Amino acid sequence: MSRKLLRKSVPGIVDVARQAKVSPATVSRFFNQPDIVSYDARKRIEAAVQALGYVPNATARSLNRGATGTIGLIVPTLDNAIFAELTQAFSTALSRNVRTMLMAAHGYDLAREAVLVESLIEHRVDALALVGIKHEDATFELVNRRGVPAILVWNFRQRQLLPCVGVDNREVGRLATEHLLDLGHRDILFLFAEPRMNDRAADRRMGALTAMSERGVKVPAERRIVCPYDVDAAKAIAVEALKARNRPTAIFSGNDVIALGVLFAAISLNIKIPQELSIIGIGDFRGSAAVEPGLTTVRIPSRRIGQRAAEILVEMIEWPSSNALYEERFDAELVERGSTGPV
Amino acid sequence: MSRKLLRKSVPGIVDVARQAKVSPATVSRFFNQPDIVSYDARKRIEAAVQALGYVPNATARSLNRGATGTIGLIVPTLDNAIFAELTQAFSTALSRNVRTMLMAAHGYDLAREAVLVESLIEHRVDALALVGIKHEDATFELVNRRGVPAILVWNFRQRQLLPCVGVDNREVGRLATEHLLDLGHRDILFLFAEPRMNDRAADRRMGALTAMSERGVKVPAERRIVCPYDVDAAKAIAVEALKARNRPTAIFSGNDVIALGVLFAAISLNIKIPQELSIIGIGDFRGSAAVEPGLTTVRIPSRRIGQRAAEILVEMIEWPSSNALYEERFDAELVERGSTGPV
DNA sequence: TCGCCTTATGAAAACGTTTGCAGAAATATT
DNA sequence: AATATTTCTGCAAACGTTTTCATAAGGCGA
Repeated sequence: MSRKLLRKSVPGIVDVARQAKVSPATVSRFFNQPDIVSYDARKRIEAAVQALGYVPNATARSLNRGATGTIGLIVPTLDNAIFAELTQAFSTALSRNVRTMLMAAHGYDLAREAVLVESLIEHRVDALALVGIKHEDATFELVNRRGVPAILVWNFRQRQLLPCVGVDNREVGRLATEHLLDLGHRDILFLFAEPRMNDRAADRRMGALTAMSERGVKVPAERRIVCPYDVDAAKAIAVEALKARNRPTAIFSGNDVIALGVLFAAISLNIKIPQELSIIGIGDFRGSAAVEPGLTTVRIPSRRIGQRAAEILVEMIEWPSSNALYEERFDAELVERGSTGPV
Repeated sequence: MSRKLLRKSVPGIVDVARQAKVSPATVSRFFNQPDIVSYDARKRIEAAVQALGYVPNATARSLNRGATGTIGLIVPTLDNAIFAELTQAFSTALSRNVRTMLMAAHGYDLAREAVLVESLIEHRVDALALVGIKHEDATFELVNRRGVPAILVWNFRQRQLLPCVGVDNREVGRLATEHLLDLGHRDILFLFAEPRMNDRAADRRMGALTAMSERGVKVPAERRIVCPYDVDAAKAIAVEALKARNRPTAIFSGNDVIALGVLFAAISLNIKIPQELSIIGIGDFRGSAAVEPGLTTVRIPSRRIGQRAAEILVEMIEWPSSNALYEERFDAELVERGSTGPV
């Protein structure tokens, strides 16, 4: 009761209307189609808005219009630089289209992701982007049932349940591996990321191992290590592996963060790169070019992916009729720098 | 018209009510205070919700309750790792308190920040966090006028217009500089970040220069360079500076990103660290410990800042009466690693 | 001067919840 | 058995917009 009364502080459209001596409807039109309201009224409304410090209430508008102007993005983590460029590009593209980003991170836990999806749907996001291809059934079901425009970003595969834009991470894994093979490496240590809740990691792993077996090179179990996405952890693991008597001639790293860890490990052990050890990463993050020696890696066009995903979602919102199942595959590209060399 | 009719697809609380043979009010109570609705009704509602795939409409609830359960965070950039840990900690702390984060980036443009603030207020965020102390007048005025709980994070100073939690970046700059001075360095190159829209950078700069002058060491103009927050750019600038005939004995870097660039520059020029060149950064980002040699830096407890900021905002929302002007200063701490040494 | 467009406005009904109030049913108290 | 309490439920009025529909006022040609 008292709370209800107290919070009468923020001015609403009717306050503006009263002060400007027009009806609420006219004030509404002032904001949405200014050209159809008379010059006089416009001036008075403008003044009233200024005087009262009126800011339109988007929740009320959403309720009426059935659209909130917000778009959800759920990423595995914010901690790392991994999704930074994607997020930034996504967000920028959105605000170009007068929309706001509602963001959340699930910490590589797909059950938690399902919860976040529900929470975003509660907030009535107009559309939704999810990182990766694999998600809980509950997630897909919820999205489908509600008919929320949604898109899978980052990893690409055809004929998914939802539109999809990204790179094919099996290709990415293959590309990196074949580069090492082409350089003559046969004893390669693979540092994969935990594949369970991470289809990108799983696909890279599959691509890598497929490439190996196609060339008839066996990869013993002790050459496949699961490694966290963390420079320090990767460094520790690499140090351990490199101190062993039978050291590999090359290390494949599930992404650039791991690769950096490996690089530093090698340097700390005085192992010459690339003469004594080749290192390849995946991602081409900011800074991967600057390291010494420069990191050979597979570039993933994250900005373009983020931007395109945003654009597609906006299209899906604005032309809901078009049943086009957007599928856009971007090409990853080998970027050869100083960290790899012939065996 | 037809649009209005078409979108009747999503079930609302009244649909659930009808199916469960109760009133909408009871369904509402089912969600908000389940204990006061009878077992029978509960079961029927549960079934109906399941069958219809009902998801509560947060915008409608917000309109009624006057609170959205969302909290805004505006950062300068997402691109870099700089604010990653802050954001992650902030977001985690929020979801522990059943709230969602609405995030935006202004790209170090305070005018754009003001626009974003207005947009977040339109979306009726229950509270707002801004990075840094300095903001447009319009920003402060808007926030004050609306009475939105808000907090300044990251940089700390007493008696601000708003609550404030962070580290004193003048101290940070001083700490880094004094470390170099204590090691005997006198010819130090300062790579500051652009201070204009960035009070953190400005404060670090001031702290650094104050420390120098207090020790009676002059810093000629050509030893103060403005440098972007970007590894590659920093590396390029450092290479240039280090190739000159009169090379400094130490380099102060506005943050760890810049410091990494400098480090790689030195390595690429075969300059021994720390024997021939000391390098210090600021921030202690993920990975700064792993580089070879390890980066000496000033640690900023970003996770703690992010978490605490979120907690304070929640308190401010829940006890609006308490006029306590929260001020929490965290201590930065010198972390000595291998990149600095005596001159 | 009369009707006919055009332009500008207002009244009122949504949009999907929550919640104060009041009443009905069930249970406890005497 | 009558009354007092508790427990549960429904009605209806908000919350702050947008939008349809109707109408009033003004401009125009005849």
